[in-house]
Amino acid sequence: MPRTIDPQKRADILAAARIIFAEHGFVGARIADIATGAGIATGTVYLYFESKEAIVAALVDDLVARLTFELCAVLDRPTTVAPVNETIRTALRFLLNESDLLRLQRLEVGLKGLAPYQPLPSYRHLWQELAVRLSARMVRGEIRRYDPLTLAALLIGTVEWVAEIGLLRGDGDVAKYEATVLQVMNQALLPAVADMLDLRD
Amino acid sequence: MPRTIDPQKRADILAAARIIFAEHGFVGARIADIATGAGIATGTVYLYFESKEAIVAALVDDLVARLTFELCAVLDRPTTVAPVNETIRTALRFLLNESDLLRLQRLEVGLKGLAPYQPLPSYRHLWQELAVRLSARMVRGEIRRYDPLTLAALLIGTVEWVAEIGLLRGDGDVAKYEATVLQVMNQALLPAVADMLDLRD
DNA sequence: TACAATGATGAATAACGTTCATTCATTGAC
DNA sequence: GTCAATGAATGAACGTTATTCATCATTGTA
Repeated sequence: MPRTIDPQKRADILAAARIIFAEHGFVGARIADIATGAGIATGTVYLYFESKEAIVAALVDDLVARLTFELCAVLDRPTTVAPVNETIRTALRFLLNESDLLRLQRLEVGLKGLAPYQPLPSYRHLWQELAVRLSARMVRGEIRRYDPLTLAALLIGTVEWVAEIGLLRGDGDVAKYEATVLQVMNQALLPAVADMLDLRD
Repeated sequence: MPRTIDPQKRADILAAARIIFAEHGFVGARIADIATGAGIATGTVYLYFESKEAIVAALVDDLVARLTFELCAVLDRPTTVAPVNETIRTALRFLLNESDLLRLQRLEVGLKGLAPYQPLPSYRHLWQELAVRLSARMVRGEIRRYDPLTLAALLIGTVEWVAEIGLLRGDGDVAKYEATVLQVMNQALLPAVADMLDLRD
């Protein structure tokens, strides 16, 4: 439980944890090493995070928060060119550069016991923020009208899908598929799945 | 390192582990409890599995092996109706019924440190087995000609994609999307992405 | 300077994954 | 039927590591 808020120190811990996790995996990563990496004592880690799992969660939350920020910025920027395309393009580039954290996101999904198919809160937030902005774009007549939540889910799902294919392939060179992914999204996928997902609560 | 091979006992351990993992998560699950659940002593677990992580890996391997078996059976069964459709349909139903293990698959991806985007060996095998059978179908002129590895990857990717959307949505009712998923695959996705993924080694 | 107040420390604790000396059941030779 | 021999099973002991907490250091205040 963080009694104190020193954003810099917190960030140091996360930065060190990211390296240690990538290097040794979740089980092999030692809190003591993370502390050393952050230049603090072992116990200090627990002033900022409740547990080892909480560090993973914070890294993932941070990843998704930054992704959310970037994608919202794209959708908020006034432009006449296809904003959905640009959003997907941005998301792909972003996750390609953070594949170690994408892996931690997979880890977190697995670490949580209980209820299968329960979305991570950070993802739900991303999903809703996108939907709001997509909706605004539709009102302004800049993109085709779909249910915004559906479109947001498709957008995230598509990025995840490409990431998954990347996993199968065994390399992370997703960039070269960008053009075709966008083509698929616009010309094929969106019209076909328009009423596939009824995501309204 | 398994010095002994008692398939029944091994299966008992896996069955117990599956329950304990689902109930308490990876960190919260205790080897002692898994042993108790399997009706054996703690140490005996280590005659069958090298570590806690190895149990997760075995559960995932088993999941993918059974999935591989079912999908190969579908593709081996001679039929005139669209075999790719039937394969996807089968995969969706299968994973819907094993969502706890799908979660463990995510966990395993995350547990492995190092190389991002390295595919799990079991997945690589599934992918290749599917490709072989899809190729045979093409030779017989029963499905359209694509690169078989590409088609196999798309097939797996699509199933994962739907699973991911399910995660976002927060429920596991993937079944009702089946029809549209198949429609997307056949009419839109495949033609558009035919040369999108060059999966040849 | 004395004194709170609070962040930081790292040795101590507790918990758990893993090991291994020992027990026990099975098998087969005579 | 007896008796070794084998090796699977046991669970107490071990070592490691996440987590805690009594203590120290630092900062701000009167």
